[in-house]
Amino acid sequence: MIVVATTEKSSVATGAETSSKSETAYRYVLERIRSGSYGPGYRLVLSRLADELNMSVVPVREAIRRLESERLITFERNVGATVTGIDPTEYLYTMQTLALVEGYATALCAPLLAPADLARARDVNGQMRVRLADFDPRTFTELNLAFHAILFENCPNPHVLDLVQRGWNRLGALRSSTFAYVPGRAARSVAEHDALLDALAAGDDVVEIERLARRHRLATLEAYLAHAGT
Amino acid sequence: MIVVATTEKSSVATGAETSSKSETAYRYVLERIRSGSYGPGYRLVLSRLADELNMSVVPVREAIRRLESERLITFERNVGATVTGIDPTEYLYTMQTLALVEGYATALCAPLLAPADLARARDVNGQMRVRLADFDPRTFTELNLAFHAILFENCPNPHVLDLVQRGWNRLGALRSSTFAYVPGRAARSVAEHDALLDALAAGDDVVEIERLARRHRLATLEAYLAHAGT
DNA sequence: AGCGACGAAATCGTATACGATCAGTCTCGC
DNA sequence: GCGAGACTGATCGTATACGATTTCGTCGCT
Repeated sequence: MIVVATTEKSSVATGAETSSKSETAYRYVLERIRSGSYGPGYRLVLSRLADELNMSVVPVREAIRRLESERLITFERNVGATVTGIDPTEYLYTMQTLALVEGYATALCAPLLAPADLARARDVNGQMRVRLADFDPRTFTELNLAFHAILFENCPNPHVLDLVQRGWNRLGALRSSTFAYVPGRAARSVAEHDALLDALAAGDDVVEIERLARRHRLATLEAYLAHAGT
Repeated sequence: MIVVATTEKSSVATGAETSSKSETAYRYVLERIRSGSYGPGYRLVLSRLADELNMSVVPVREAIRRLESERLITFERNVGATVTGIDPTEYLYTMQTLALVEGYATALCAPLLAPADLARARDVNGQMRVRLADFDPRTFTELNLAFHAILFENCPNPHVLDLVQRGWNRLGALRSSTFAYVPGRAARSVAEHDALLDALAAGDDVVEIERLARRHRLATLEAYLAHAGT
């Protein structure tokens, strides 16, 4: 699992992590959603979760509401909580927004990238290229996240980075669905990564970098839309 | 008060609004923060709020945590909740992010704007110009929000609109602070509005629209940075 | 007078309890 | 046989209670 920006408060690695129970519940459910164990539509029963985690419903409730505000959970009064579904419209909203924030984040980070960082990113992209042969959406997605995570490592704006992270979490929820895979998209994605790395290495204008990075994400969306249209 | 996008679930105006207590608490505190009654650093005591609203601490807690995830409240374990402060760095993060999402939202909405909408926006901008004489930051800010709210009325991506709304809420918290006002900025802001309206009326490319709208917000940030630098 | 340690008050974190609301089912009448 | 209404079980929403932690004032010591 690759994690770029945790939403935790203390970024200091003091060791003694005093996380509250609600924090524990939050991470527990988030990880399940990210990994796909809790797929779209999965029903979350507060009391059951509370039992599972050896805590009462109050902290669980808090965690669920937090996930709700990140659009990962849909919570209906007196009905229950389910992992948010993924109709095409929501997919479009999410991908558009992600394209926006990823593009900007890439541009913000571009001037801060050392050659060594670019080399690591190239290496990851190389691994992706190798995996094109025996394609597995899950590992491919992980590598894709790793690739962009390298570019965002020194992001000077944590708010933007947080939005990127939320978008990724949201996509994680629908990773294993039919939306995730469009034939031929993976190979083009690898090629676009190379183009982006070339532009970064050449020290291109940040406007151009942002355009490239945004289009990279939008291309996936458009590929899906075209695929769904046929 | 101008509200563009409520975060409510039911956008249907069925009339019978069955809002939970936690929802009530959320709106109560949010409105206080937006309006400036609860300024940066204001201390929120859960039990006191609960008394004020005739409810127990549990729903209040929920509301506070929700506001925390929107960066409006800072909540520290066993210490308490305070309205999030506004150091220059946070201001930069917020304004950068807002420039990003406002710019994109403007571009998304541009093709959907009718001449009548532009006329209304011009009217609001006219009111702003009039108020330049006897400048009042509070009403000026409200008019500014109204101006952009008109442009965003038919926004096709609610996620982006939500991010804009969150940014505005966050700025509301620091409206009455020294950060909000930089001499001469208001007049330039009105001029930029006109330029943006001209571009919209001319049917300019969405890329250009986005660039203009983004720069409009960034200009405020840069004016502040320059002002603070002296 | 300044500084450190102790104690009490305030506040948060969570458990438990109970009322409210909804979905599904079962029965009764047509 | 089929539909309407009531009932039951499940689940959520909130109140209350209590333990844990921090903060702040006070007292004693140097």
